[in-house]
Amino acid sequence: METGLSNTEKFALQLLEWFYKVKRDLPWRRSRDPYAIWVSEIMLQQTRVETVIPYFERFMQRFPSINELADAPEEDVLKHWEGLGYYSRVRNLQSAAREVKAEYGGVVPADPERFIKLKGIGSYTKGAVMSIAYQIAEPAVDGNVMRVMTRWCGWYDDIAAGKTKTKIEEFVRTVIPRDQPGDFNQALMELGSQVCTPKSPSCERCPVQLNCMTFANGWQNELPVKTKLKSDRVESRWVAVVTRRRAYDGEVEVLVRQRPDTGLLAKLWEFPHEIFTGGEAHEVISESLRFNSDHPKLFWQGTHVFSHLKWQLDAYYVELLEDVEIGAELTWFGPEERAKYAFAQAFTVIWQAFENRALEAM
DNA sequence: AATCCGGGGTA
DNA sequence: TACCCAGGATT
Repeated sequence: METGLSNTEKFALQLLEWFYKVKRDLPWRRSRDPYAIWVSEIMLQQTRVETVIPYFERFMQRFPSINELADAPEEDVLKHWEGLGYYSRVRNLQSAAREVKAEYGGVVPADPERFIKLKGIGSYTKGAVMSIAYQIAEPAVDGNVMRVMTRWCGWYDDIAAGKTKTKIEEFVRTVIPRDQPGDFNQALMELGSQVCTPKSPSCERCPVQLNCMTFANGWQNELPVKTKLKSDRVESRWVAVVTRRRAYDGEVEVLVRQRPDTGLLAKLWEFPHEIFTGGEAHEVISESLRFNSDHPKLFWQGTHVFSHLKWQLDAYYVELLEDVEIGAELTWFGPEERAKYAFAQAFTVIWQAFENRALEAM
C-alpha cells in the first residue's frame, strides 16, 4: 500500500497511536502546571518512576508552587529529598525556582534558550519540560531514547560518547511531530522502558517494528553499543553512634554532624568519626574510655554503594555516661531533629540497625 | 572527554 | 555481580 508517508512519519504515527493505548496514569501527567512537570523531570533523572511517585506527591503537597519552593528553608527542601539521591538536583531546583521568581515573576519561561540557563537544566530536561508543558518541538533524549533510536536506525555509535547524544538529538528533531511534541517524547521514553528494554526487548509487541534495522537484522543483543564504566574505588571507614539520655524526658539523643556544603552528600547529616572537646578533635573510639566504662562495641558492619564509590562501614556504639563538652562541629539529634533534618541513607541504615539492636536488648 | 554525584531495581 | 535508570555540573 502506498500511504505517501516517509518512514519517519510512519514511525511517529505508529508510536503515538501505541502510546495513547498504553499510557500510564502518573501523578505528573494529571497536571498541566509547568512547575509540576519540571519537578517530576528533575526527580526522574536517573531514577525510576515507581521510586519517584511518593516523593513527587509529598514534594508537591509541601511546595505547591514556584514561589513556595523559593521561599522555603533549604533544610526543609533537602528533607523532602531524603533518600532520593543526587541531592544537588534539589539544591539546584530551589536555586532555579528563586531565579524564576525573581526574573520571570514565578512563571516558567516558555523559551528553551532561557530555560536551559537555569541551574540543573540540561539538554534533556529542557526538551522534556518545554515539549510537555508548552508543546515546543524540542527533542528530549535520555537513556531510553538513545537505546530506541540507535536500535531503530541500526547505529553502532557508542552511546557513552557525548557526540552520539548530539547526533540522536539532531535526528529526533527531524522526526518529532510539530503538533504533539510532548506526547511524542514521552512515547519514545515509554517505549524504551516498557518494550525496547536493555536486555531481551519485546520486539513482538513493538509498534515501530516495521522499519527497525535491529529487528530486521537480529541485532538485539549487539545494540546499543556502550563502553563499560570503570570500577568503583573502595573506601573503608568507621563511625560512632554516641548516645546520651535527655534528663527531662529520658529520650535518647545521638551525636551527629553536618557534612560540608559541597561534594558527596552535601549538607546532609551523618554519624561522626571524631569527637571535639576543648577545641581539639579526637577519635571517638580512642576517647571512648573517658566516656564509657565499657570498650566501644562494634555492632554493625556493611557496605554502601554510590555511583563511583563504595564504603566499607564499621559502626561502633559508645554510651556517654558523664556530660562532656562537645564542640560546635557536633550536635545532638533527638527524635524531633531527626524528623526535621535530612540524614544520609548510608547512616539511616546504621541508625535502624542500632535501634533494632536496642530493642533486642530490652 | 572523563569524573563526580545516590539509591534502588533487575537479570 | 553488572547494568541500568525520563542526567547535569565540574574539571
